[in-house]
Amino acid sequence: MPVTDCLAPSNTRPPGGRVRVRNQAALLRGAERVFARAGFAGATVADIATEAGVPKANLHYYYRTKRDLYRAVLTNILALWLTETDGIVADADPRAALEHYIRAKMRFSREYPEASRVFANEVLHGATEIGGFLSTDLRALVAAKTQVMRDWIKVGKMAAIDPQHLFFAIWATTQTYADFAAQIAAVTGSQALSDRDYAHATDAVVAMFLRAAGLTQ
Amino acid sequence: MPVTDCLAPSNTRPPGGRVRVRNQAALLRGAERVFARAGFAGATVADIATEAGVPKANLHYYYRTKRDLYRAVLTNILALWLTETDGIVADADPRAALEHYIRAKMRFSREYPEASRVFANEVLHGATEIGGFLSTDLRALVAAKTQVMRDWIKVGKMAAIDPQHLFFAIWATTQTYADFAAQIAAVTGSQALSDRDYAHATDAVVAMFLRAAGLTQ
DNA sequence: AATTTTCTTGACTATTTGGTCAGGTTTATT
DNA sequence: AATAAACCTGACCAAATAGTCAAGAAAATT
Repeated sequence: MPVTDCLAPSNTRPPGGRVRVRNQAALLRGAERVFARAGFAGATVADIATEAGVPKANLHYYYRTKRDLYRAVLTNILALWLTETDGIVADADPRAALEHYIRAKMRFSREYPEASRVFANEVLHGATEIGGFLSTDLRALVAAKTQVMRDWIKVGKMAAIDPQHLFFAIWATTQTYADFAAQIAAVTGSQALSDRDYAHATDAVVAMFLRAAGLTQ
Repeated sequence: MPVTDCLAPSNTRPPGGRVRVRNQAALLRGAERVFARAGFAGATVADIATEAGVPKANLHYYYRTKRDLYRAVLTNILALWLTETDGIVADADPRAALEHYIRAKMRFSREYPEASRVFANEVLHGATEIGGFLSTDLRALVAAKTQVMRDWIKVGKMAAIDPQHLFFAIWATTQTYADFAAQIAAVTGSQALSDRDYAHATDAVVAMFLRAAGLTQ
């Protein structure tokens, strides 16, 4: 609720048609790329328009302000960000559930690095646009899932690790492969991680956290 | 070497005196704060000057361009960033060495959150200024320390976890408490983490990674 | 005390940038 | 086909901003 109403014209019936859909998609795509590269302040609407292949004035036809466009980009990203916690429920197998979640998060970093960076940049600078989402939707989700884990711990299905901090660690670690790609590339001496590298990184991260949570036999 | 020569006038003998030292310190401090808050592009020299309590033109007297000032800030940060790996040497106790390192990194996030954010922002946007440092100094350091860990693993002192990815995970997790403070605050429902919270977070993170590395008995 | 060097700062400028707008074109609807 | 609605865009503008400069004040040096 606090997220989706960021979208451009939501209460008024979506005006017209095909063209709008196509252009908005192009703009969102271009904007995500430019915001990822330069941050909100560093991005220029001219750049975004060029990246999307439309004239600047046309951008302003669909999104009145740069901030409106930014919010629309964030809205799309938040939807992605939340995925794949469904497996974390009381009667699930902790090992499988956690592994599934971590792999999904790693896949997200691999497939949507720009989205990840836009999100990172937003939070890094105080989450001024998505603060509401974080403190309502995300907070509620985490409350529910950490409770599941606390129950797992209570019945000895999992090591006694603070579930909240486990989440923070998983988010941080999985996102680092997108957000800090420059650092990882520099340290590993490669230009960018290959599919093999990524698969290996994923296995390493999964192994670490499963062991951390006492879920390896 | 590729770092420290970013500092303003390094080969020419440091000109003059006391005033310079005092003003540069104030400017670096103010700049770090503003860059942390707004990123490079979002920061304005007027803001920085105000934050430092000097007229804008005076800022330009000490740092010809905004970029020069930014580089000077980064230089200071990199020095801090590297600390505390000394304990990771072949004949050390793996458990103590790793715990010491993680605690140091957590302390860094606690004591220098602005520095951490400036660094994060720089890497997030491609590490254009510090790329050289990352691919030489940091890379060399990591190469050495991961070799130590590989030896530990070989003699069974530590679980078989890819040491490089262990570093990435430790960096990501410890820094998240500074860089993603907004998210953590939102999820935990607090305005900011107290000393107690931080101590608890540190213990949780240490516990996770020691277990992940098979270093708990 | 004289002189040189370093420092200070208000006022100014060139450029960049977010956003507007009027008038035209295309697409949908009847 | 006629009408209406949605879409397009070159040209324009006001505000913000990095950086300059000249002339004077304070420190350091001799």
